[in-house]
Amino acid sequence: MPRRYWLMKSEPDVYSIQDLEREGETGWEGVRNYQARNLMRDDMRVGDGVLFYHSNAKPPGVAGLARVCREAHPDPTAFDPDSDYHDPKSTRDAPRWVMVAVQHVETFPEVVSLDRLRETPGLEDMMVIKRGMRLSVQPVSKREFDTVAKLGRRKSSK
DNA sequence: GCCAACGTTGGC
DNA sequence: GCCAACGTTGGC
Repeated sequence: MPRRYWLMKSEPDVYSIQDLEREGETGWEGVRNYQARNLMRDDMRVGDGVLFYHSNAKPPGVAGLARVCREAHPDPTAFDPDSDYHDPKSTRDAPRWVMVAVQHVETFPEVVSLDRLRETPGLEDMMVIKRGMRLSVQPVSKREFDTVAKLGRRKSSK
């Protein structure tokens, strides 16, 4: 049973829920924000539930479900000068950035759009619907997770 | 330790 | 493509 629940953002042009479905699991490298890093490092545990969110998409929204399958460990892309995610301040002796890994659980038949999240009772407190919220790893409550999962499994009626 | 400048995010 | 909001950097 998942103990905690999260929303994780990915741009589908870079990595989509369909990519995750095909690959089964993926390393979540490239997070370069301290708040997001701290959540991954301190609070994410194997088995936690993940809402896989497509950002910079049409429409933006939750595209499916995933599960944390590996806890935080140093993100090697930070050490790689050729990587887009290279950070010269992160060293192997003192890694600055961590990553987790997630595995595919399900792809929704239809994205639960940001608009839909906004208009769904009970989701008013989700961080993702707040204006200007850029955090790419966000905690969500079990109730929010379950509500979004239910919306995703159901054919949209709008 | 302030804060202006800058770069990034991400919805629209 | 625009731009508001936000986080980081670096001069002082």
